[in-house]
Amino acid sequence: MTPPSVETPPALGDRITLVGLILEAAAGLRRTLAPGLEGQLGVTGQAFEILLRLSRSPGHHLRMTDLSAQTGLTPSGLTRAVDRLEAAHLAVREVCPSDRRGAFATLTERGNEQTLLACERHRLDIDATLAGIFTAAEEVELARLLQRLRDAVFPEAALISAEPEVKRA
Amino acid sequence: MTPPSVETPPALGDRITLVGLILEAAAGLRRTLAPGLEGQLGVTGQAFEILLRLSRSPGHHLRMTDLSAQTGLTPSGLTRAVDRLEAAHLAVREVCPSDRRGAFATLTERGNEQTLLACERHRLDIDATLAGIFTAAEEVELARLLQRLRDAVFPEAALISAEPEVKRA
DNA sequence: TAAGATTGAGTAATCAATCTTT
DNA sequence: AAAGATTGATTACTCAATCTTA
Repeated sequence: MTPPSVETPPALGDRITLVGLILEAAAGLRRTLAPGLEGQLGVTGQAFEILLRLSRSPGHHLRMTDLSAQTGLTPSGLTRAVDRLEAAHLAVREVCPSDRRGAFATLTERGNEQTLLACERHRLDIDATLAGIFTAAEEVELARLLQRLRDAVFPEAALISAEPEVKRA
Repeated sequence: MTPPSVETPPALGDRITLVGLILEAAAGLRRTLAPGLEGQLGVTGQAFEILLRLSRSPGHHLRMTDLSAQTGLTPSGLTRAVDRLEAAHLAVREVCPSDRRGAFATLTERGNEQTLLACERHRLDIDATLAGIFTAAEEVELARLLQRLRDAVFPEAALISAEPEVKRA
């Protein structure tokens, strides 16, 4: 009984569709960009996020708990992800001196170099992927809107882009 | 050796960040909306996408191959997903009469009812999640931009929203 | 011989239970 | 006790190999 609806011209009016578009755009980007990251790093796209957050943190390290919150992985998922990074000699664990229950994940020298290389490659891949899709103004607008959404549904992830490295006055 | 890198103040200007925002927004939405879907349907959020596509297709069925392309699952991943839907009595397989290599995944009566119920619940959850974030105009603009991106990086997914039910002249 | 779908083996996530330090 | 992190068992995916029909 759906009306003929030959095509809701802009295919909108439906928030289910809006959410669908976000999920599909994310899946498409993951699919498009994963090969570049994995070829460069030898690890999965998920691992790249961890490495990137470490490389942007002071001392190139973060508490397991914080990394877990920022990435959205469960503590157990993060434990295993860091296991793999250690096996690949991209990161190591260190005990937290002030609270010996805690552990830091710390980037190795090699891990940091690889991450920077992967970033350059990633940037090129993204440039190629986004070429011709948006005007500069549209890109800024898209980022502005997405940031509001992200801050609403996943605020823990914000730390990295909100305060890159500076916390001081 | 990393430079002080005080970084771009509005956290933008960087396409890596733009991609990150999309991935994080999608992860946040998945996390926020999954409980509602799973509570209603007893199946995962991924399964909901399959059910939704079937419910919007003529005859409530789709070829395995098409469903695989539209969802972005591999053929093998889709086989197992449909196995689970069959186990839950939400869908069944049918042989394709015109090409007996092929199989249709077909919604059961119950599967269609459950999907419609899940949609209503989903809509409410989405309304609650998005409340107060965007103006109506911003929502339209966001969808417009995302659609362009989705069409570029994952065009196979478009079928559902671009041509809901009509394919005939 | 290729297309469509499935199966076997392996990987990365989850939840629930556990161990250690506070 | 409670917080931080890990381990054991399970789930949902992937790739490569296979079976069936065109």
